[in-house]
Amino acid sequence: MKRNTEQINYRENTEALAKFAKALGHPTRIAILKHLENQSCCFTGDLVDVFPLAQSTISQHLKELKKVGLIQGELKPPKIKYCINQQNWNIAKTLFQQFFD
Amino acid sequence: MKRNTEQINYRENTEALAKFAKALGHPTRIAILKHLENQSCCFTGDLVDVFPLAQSTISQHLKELKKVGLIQGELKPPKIKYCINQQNWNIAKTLFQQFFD
DNA sequence: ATTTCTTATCGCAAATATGCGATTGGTTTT
DNA sequence: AAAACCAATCGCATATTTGCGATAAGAAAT
Repeated sequence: MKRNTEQINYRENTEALAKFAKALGHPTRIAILKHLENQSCCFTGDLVDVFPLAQSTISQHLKELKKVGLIQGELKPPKIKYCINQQNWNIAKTLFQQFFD
Repeated sequence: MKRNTEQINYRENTEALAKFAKALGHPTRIAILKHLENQSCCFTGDLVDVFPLAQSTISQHLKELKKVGLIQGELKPPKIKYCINQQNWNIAKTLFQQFFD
């Protein structure tokens, strides 16, 4: 139950870092991102072959990653090509670096 | 519902990174850690004054951070002094660095 | 011994997250 | 136009997270 936390004004960076961390807080999503780092890009279908998870589940995780901006989908009919969003990736990278100083 | 995910054997580093990320995935916990970085150490009571959250809630968050090893509690009767666990902190730092290469 | 102080834990309620099958929506091919 | 393909979304079940007040547990001070 989020009562008080919602009203707290954390520093902007704190919120942003937590948001990225939350998105990274699941092994499947880490694995997906690692896969994207190697392949530079890939399609949802590829991932369904790599992980023993339902297509809808993979799609869910991709949605989470897209929500925080770590990846982006490019329409490449009839497929969708997912890539790392370098700009936000670098923002996340910097936030983590600063955090661990 | 975790059905298949539990059976997947991700690489060890993937699991570890996700575990740390999950623990960092809440602004209050980020803020607590930032506080510990500045103070080097502090007591639960101090945090209750810093954040407008119930004592039990702070204690919960500290428990999470302790669970993944990012902090440790030292009995300093009648208080408990919390510090960053440098060893695990460095492990986490390295994992994130490698991840973002 | 009793009171006080500090922190952890319990029990509850509500919100989120996770996973799946089934369905839908949009293309492309036939 | 119909069939096939790909990916997102819906609806559901279950698990986990978040937060609080109340209580318990431990030590210190009176």
